[in-house]
Amino acid sequence: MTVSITDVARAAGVSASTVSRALRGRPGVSEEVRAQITAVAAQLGYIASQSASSLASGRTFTIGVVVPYVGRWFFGTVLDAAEQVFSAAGYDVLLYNLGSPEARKRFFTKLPVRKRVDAVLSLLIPEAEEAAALRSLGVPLATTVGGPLPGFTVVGIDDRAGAESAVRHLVNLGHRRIGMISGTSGPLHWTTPIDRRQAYLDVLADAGIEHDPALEADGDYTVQGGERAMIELLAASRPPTAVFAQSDEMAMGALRALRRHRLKVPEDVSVVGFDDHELADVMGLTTIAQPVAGEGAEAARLLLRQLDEPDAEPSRHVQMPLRFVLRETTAPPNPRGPQ
Amino acid sequence: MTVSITDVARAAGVSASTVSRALRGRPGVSEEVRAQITAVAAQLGYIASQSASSLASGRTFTIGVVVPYVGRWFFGTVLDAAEQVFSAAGYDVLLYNLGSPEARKRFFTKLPVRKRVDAVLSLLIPEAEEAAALRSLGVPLATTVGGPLPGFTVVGIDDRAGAESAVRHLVNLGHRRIGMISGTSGPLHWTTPIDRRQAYLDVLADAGIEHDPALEADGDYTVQGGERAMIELLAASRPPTAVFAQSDEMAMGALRALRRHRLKVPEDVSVVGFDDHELADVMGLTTIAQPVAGEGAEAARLLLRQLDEPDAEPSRHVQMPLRFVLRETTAPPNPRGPQ
DNA sequence: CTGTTAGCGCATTCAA
DNA sequence: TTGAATGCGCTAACAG
Repeated sequence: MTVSITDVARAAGVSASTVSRALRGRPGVSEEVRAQITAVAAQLGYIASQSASSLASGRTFTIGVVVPYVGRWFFGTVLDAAEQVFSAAGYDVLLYNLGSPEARKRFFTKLPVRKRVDAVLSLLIPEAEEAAALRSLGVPLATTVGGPLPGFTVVGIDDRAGAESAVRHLVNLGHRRIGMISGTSGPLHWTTPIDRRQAYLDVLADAGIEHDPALEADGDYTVQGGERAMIELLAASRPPTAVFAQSDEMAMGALRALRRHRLKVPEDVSVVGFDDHELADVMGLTTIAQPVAGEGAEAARLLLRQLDEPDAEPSRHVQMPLRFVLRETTAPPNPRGPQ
Repeated sequence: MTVSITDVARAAGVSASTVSRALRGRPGVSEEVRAQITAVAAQLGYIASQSASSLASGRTFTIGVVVPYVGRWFFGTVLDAAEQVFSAAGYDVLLYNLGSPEARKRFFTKLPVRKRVDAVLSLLIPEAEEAAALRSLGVPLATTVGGPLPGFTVVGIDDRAGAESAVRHLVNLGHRRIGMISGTSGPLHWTTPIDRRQAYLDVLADAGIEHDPALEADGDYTVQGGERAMIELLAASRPPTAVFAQSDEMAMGALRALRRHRLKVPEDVSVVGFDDHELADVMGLTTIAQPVAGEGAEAARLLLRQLDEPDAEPSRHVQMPLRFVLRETTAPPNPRGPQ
């Protein structure tokens, strides 16, 4: 019932190989024959079987995308952009959502992508063995998170520079007691929280401000965590007049905690985030914007390029530009407030 | 280099067919032989080629998921939950992100999922011809949006009841001038905005409140649209004292417009949304919670069941429960405010 | 430029 | 319970 390549060949009065060549735009077919075959194929509604094609050629025209949590804004946005690039180039996307430890383990032990994909885009930071497992696939690899990783093309941002401009903004406004809500370090290779924290320390030192450990709290990169962290900071003997949250989601949690404490933002406390979450604008959050969709699209493009030119050097590191976005959650410290 | 079924067969001293049967748990293999083969396969790191397997059997163990926009919270959350169910059952997910008209057209004309998937979960409402194209695939179909659709299993909510409880809440608080920010109707089959609007009209009528067309504005289901719509409502000769937004995202846009207009929520204007977006809690938004992840998981489960029992009736309609969530954006009308 | 010949790796008859 | 033969639908190498 389903029309195969031989059906098309018969209807067009040619051989199957000619149909194959014609439809895939390969050379060695006269234009008239190609046109005729194309017409017949369209009329018959012929679509090549992916399985048969990739079994015969080894190519799958499919990209595997590995994500820790699709529902989260950051990952959803990266995935969205990457998928558009892939599908525009004729590639399908196999999605693996590895939120739970079981799913993650299952994926890396069974490696269901084996022989199923031409390349892999990982939005999660692989542990050492996981990275090795991916490399064993023998296909181009890329990621949009974490630092340089052998065998991977990585598209990222300058976490250090971004965090610096955020904290410097607070310093320039006149703040001296500047708190930080950070994310847990997570996997070993995840340099982001470390880099952002280092920038915070550097700017403070540079401004001659002594670092107070009581002004740092862990927000776990979640809204709830950010809220908890802010509450913690407010409980300090001398609470901060400004806070740098390492992500917008934690910053939003902080805003909520402040509102519950009847503290005004930015009059009583300033808050600056990082990422430029889609809702940061609605909440008036001052932040460091990173081109999330751009990162996904760029990683996808680099992967496709490697597929086209297998000779080019396999891995590289691209840094995307950051942008400081001034909104309504930052202001000079309140002179009547607590110092 | 890559180990095939014959390699395993040779190493185990049996035939390829026996390996195939043993590894897939089919009957007709003695337990000792099966155990031995399993061990050898594991040791060799054998993974069956998906292409070869599905070419031979017709089964792909892959589900196609069609999404209008992965980056949006609602779809990302549904996808996340569905993927977990699928992958736990041993199915891979092929993702199609159909945000742009070109991508959508490309998908439905080329139907890349043909012969590639065992079932399709659509998170977008197909037009008539699109639905027909999907049905032509001859595989089980499901969706989590829109009303009943021939050939589809649909998992949804009672939009009418949800919207009613939202508007009734405002009426019970004493509001008489109640505005609504609605979404455009979109595809013909999309009954959601129509149902929610009808509920709004019904509750007003039931409360003896005359409907004022100037109190309705289109918010396009986006934050920006919600903001514009709220501004529009505020420009009315007699602006509303309360607003029902048909989605949380539009409600958030409305909150922003109100803040910019220096109007206090809920003192000056009450706002109630719909969905219970992950950030609704942070913003203190009163809303109607729908179990988004639950819908995705349930749809996935129903699809898998159809795969297991092809005899069961092909399509059905499931309604998931809604929940009214009272937060901080609604209160009785301000007696000193404009009536 | 086109057709013929072989597989790609596996699942599924049919025999044994 | 097992093995040998056959074909899934297509691509690639080789002829012509």
